[in-house]
Amino acid sequence: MSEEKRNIINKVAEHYTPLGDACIEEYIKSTKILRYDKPTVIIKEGEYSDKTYFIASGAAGAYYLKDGKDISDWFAFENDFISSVNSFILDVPSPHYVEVLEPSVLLEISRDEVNRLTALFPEVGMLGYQIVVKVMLQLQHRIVSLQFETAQQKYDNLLKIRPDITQRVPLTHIASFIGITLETLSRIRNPKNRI
Amino acid sequence: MSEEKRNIINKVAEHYTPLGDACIEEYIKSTKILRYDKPTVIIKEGEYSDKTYFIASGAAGAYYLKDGKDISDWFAFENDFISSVNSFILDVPSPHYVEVLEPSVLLEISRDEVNRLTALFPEVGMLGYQIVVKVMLQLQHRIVSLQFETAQQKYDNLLKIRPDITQRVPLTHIASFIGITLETLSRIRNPKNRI
DNA sequence: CGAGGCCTTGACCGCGGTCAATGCCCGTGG
DNA sequence: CCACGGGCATTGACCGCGGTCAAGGCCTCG
Repeated sequence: MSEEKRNIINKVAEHYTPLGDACIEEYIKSTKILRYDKPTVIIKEGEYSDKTYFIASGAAGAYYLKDGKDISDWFAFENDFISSVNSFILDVPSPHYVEVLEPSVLLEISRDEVNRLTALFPEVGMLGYQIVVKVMLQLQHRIVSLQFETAQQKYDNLLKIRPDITQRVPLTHIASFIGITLETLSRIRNPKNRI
Repeated sequence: MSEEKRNIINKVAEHYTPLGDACIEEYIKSTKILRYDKPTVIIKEGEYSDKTYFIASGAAGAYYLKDGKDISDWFAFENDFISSVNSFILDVPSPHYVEVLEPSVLLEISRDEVNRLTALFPEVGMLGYQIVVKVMLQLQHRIVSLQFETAQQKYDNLLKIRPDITQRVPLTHIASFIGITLETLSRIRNPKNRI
């Protein structure tokens, strides 16, 4: 049982930063496994959430409401972390909904536990730093994409990074994620409209 | 002389995270004060830069070349940090130029010194984390701005955050920063064109 | 079979980009 | 001191990408 947790945490260490044995033991005590077998909203807009989730398998997304429409802000897949960033970091009500999109296994940890582990193990500080840096670099790319790419290029580039995304995420979410309308995305995907 | 450094570092502590006395003493040893009396490029595209600068006074900007045009990616003012993020964090050639825009006083620290201090003082780890988080949150806002705001709104909102920016930064840079052309910015600023 | 999601297709149009000319300000040299 | 040149900003004419609105197709599930 806690063997499963250990495996998941090893994946964290592998994908981010090495964790000492003692650290892994404590990490196991600090976390909880969550399983979802179908799409489920796990954080609602307006709620406080002091949790962060590591996706052992599956996929999740964060979106917010803008003029009554869902705008996707983030997708995360196996070996990514996801949370309602604002709520987790700033302790404010979440502007986002966070939703599991596929059958998924998540490893949940709370802000308090992160702080506890950080005080005990410097690796955990490094882990937090790396997660934020990774997000920052992705945001940087998205800004360039939003500023300069045509709808077609944005879609093509997304497919380059995540070829399987169209199988895993509804087109509506993909469209709002890259900052175009569903209609435009639809035209782009129709080969007849390609030059 | 090192009194001046101490004052600057106190400002860092004040604006980010408290630093212990021992930490401040080491910090003083690790840094260097730079003064510029006129606009100066301090990092060029393609160079490696393992330095980060705290702006004690003045202003600076980071921009990159896109199809022969300067695109501003970042502005920083007193009490902000600036660096060529990619080069500093990932140790790759800088895609950005970094330029001091006004007479400025900067406090320079290298990646090696940051690492040295981080190993000695957990506060420094926290400082790094907070800097990256702050950047991340700003990038998040810019994405929303780029995706949904009209040119007019982008400009108005920038002015709300930094009313003095038009006095401190050329309009060309401001335009590219908010993702519009100089021509559009010019029309927006012309009261005749307002509704 | 019918209803409701999700996606596609069509017609229209407006924001803001591009290109090009002109204006304005300031520093430099004759 | 004035004239010239270059950088920065303004203004005008034009037009295309992609947004909006609306209708219709196509699953899946009760």
